[in-house]
Amino acid sequence: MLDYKKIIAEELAKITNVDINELESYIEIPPNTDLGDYAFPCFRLAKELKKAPPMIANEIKEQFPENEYIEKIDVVGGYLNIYVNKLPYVSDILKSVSDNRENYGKMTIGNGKTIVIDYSAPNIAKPFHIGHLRSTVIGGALYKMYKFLGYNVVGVNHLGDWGMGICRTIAGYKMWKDEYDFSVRPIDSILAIYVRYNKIEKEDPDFKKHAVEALKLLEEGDEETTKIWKWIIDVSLADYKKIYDLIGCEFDSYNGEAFYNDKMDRVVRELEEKNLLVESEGAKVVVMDEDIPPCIIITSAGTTIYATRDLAALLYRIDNYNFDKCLYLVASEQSLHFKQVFETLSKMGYEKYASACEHIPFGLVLDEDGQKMGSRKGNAVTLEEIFNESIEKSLQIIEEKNPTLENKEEVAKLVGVGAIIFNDLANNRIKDEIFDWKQILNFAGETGPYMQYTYVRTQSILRNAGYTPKFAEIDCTKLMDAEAINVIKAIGNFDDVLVSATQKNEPSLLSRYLIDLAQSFSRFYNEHHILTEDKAVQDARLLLTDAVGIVIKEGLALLGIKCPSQM
RNA sequence: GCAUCCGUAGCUCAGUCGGAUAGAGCGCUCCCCUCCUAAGGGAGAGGCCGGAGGUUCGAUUCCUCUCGGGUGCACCA
Repeated sequence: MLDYKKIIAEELAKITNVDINELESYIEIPPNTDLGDYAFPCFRLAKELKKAPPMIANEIKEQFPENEYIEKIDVVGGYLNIYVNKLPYVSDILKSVSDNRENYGKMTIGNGKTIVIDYSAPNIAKPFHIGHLRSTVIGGALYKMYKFLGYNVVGVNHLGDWGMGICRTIAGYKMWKDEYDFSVRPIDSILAIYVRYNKIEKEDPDFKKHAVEALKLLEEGDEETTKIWKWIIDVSLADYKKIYDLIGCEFDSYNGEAFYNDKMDRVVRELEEKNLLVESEGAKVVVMDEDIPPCIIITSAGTTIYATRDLAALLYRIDNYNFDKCLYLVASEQSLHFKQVFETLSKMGYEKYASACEHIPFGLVLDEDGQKMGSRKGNAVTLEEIFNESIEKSLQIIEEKNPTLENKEEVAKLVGVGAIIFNDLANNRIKDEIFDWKQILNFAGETGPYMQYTYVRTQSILRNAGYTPKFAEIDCTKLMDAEAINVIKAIGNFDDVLVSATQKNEPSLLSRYLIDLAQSFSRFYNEHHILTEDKAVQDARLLLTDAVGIVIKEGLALLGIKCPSQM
């Protein structure tokens, strides 16, 4: 692929005798297209060359040789505005796109590297609720993106499958199993038992003993208890799987908390060998360098804890995956915890791995009143309820605004699920997100429903007009990156689209459609909140966005279609 | 109190490792339905980029301080 910055920098280097990489880093993209495609600010060279910036600009312009890729150069103030000849670039990309199809844009920067992404991690036997939405959606998006960039990605669902939570359900099941029907939707009965147990325990703290007993039995390996435990996990996972399919995310490992039960000793042993464990207030802790609370490894009651388990998981991942990067998609509330864990890992002698670990925090999901979702009664709390409600509401809107649409149900599912995912990704990651149905299901502007609907609508119009759209059919279950795939696929048939548009004289519709797609693509890859740390990934996404934007813009220009908004 | 994150249009957010008049979408105001689904198109109002210093030719961007908000601060995960 042509790299205009490099081409320009090469010429500039010949003229100015300044380092080519330095020059390339100075080149920027002007705020609007009237000022050219690339700009070179001469202010930076003013000091070295001891000349006024506009003078330098003029001198460079005069000495700039003819170049097949550069159309013209203007001098505005201290800026050198460069207009490139885009046709070679566009045809270069179009060819590459049509050769590679849905693989267009795939990168190799991750080849030979392994990244572990720890995301979703619901607590078994508790409802899969709104609190897990962000981890699942953002983690799922990262999973796909890293895969696209050539990484060996290991998606880990660190299930909360151990401890008091699940034992409350086990205890309740033992007591009341005859009162429930587990034949139709066992998960509903399991959840009902969990809720019932908690309600009683809240009023009668003494009731906790049943769960404690269950945990004891489970730890001792009691056959019956273990059997119930396994069954609850299976049933819960089957239920979660539905949500994962809907969102379109996948996992390579479901090793949860229980998996590390027999791997905690090693953590304690290694820490003791390295003289890192210190006795403090009855607990065994690792002292931190900075003035922050120590990392607790063994509680004063003698039990292991969250941090111990995360360290066990890290050691396991080091041994088995030898990762180059390990991401944790966990709410920002836990920043301190991860700081402590990573520092402890580093002190244990795994500095290389510790620095490869990254906590990717995100804000809470709040309801319209700014309260934590689900804290008030009457709110939909489980993810299944939320998605169903979204699909239902979408269907209502379609029913009301466009009752004649074919396959309403299918479109409603597409729109409803996409709306939730888009809303989540579009929100600033670190900030709390307001879960506002009006905003989520808005059918105008930069919203999920608009993108999805435009796509469906365009297809049906083209079909009615006698044109069989060659855009590959969208996979409803993979909405996570539907936007990106849409663009890639649409461009894969760019020639056809343009020909059709000209013949049918439907340029405005097509242009809107393509621009919508370009925007959503760019939006998707610009979800930079996710990827600020990784320079290589940033570069890759910029390159992709740039390329797609230019192709579409130039393609439209060739057709004489005005581009209504900037891309 | 300490730590950390966040303050850009009424709302939700962009702003390319400091650069040319700070950009979108929603909402709002006005105009446009014989014609591509009005789920549309066009035009417009709306900003001392929380505040004060500093570095720089140049700061929304970097540094210091300050004000306002979120979160965390050991034996729950």
